[in-house]
Amino acid sequence: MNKKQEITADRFTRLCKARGLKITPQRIAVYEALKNSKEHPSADRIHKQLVHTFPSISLDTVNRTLITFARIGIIDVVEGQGDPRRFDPNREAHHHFYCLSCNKIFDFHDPDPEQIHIPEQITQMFTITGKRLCLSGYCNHCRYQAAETATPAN
Amino acid sequence: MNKKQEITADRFTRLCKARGLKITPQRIAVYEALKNSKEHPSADRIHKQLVHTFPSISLDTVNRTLITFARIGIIDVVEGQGDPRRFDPNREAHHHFYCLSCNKIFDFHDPDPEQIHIPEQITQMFTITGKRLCLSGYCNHCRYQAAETATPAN
DNA sequence: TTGACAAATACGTATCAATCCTATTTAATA
DNA sequence: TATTAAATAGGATTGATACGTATTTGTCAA
Repeated sequence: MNKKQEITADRFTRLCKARGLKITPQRIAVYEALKNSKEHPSADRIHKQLVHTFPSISLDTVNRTLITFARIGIIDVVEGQGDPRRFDPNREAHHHFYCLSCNKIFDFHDPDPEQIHIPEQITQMFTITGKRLCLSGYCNHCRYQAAETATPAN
Repeated sequence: MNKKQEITADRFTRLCKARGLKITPQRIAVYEALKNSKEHPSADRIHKQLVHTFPSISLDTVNRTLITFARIGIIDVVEGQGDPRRFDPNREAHHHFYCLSCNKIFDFHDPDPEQIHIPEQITQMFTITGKRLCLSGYCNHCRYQAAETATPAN
């Protein structure tokens, strides 16, 4: 169903070294934690999780590491609406649905991102590294409550 | 080129009243400032701009007002990558290119959002209120620098 | 295997965004 | 014009992220 673009430990090592990054226990732990996560977590969430098995790891390191990984392209930063930065280990082309109520992000694959037409004006003017359909609204769990909550003012 | 879905002052008033919102000088100022902006600004940016002509307006009010407007659907929150929340007065269906270097957001219209196929599984499972193609990468101005900057580690 | 060094980490601190609290003001309405 | 609920200002708080720095640690070459 969700055959992710798995990056093996070996490939992880090679990708890091190719970019001059040292292989540290922290980096391995952060990458593994993200890879095994299904919820597009924030740095803080990953840190909270890792601290159980890696008590000395600092939030700063987790955050820096994730940003570094995103920069060298082994993970992605996902689009949000002003909430804490979140990450995605799945670099296979896919799309997102973002729930405005619970902030969960759901993946889907159809349509094929390759097939989506981008005007030449855009492809010429920009170097495009990410292409994704971003849907927003209310997930099945939230949509009924949302109707009630979307009431008064302020 | 960019024929926005203009909301007249009159329509603005009606939309607010329909949702039980009072028409205050602050709300008018915030809405006008956003409508005249071309840069998908943050609350802070709008506030900094308004303070010149409306010295007593508070950041809290600007922020609250923008969020309120988004909730009643007269403006949009735009997707970002962990940066401060930003807003878009243009509710006409359109797409975004996000520059990872300078964080500018560029609009484009092709392809027609109505024509993009979303799997039924998704349309059934969620109430979709926003649909947008999100491109990211480097804008014309940044892409050459980016190649140089994307160097070492950390 | 070890020594040297640049890179990475931990952690305290600083900064900035966003929200909350509450006294005061104000738009709407009758 | 008086009433009232809603909205505002502005200070305080919280939370996310980045920074500064002393220390530790991979890496690589001798």
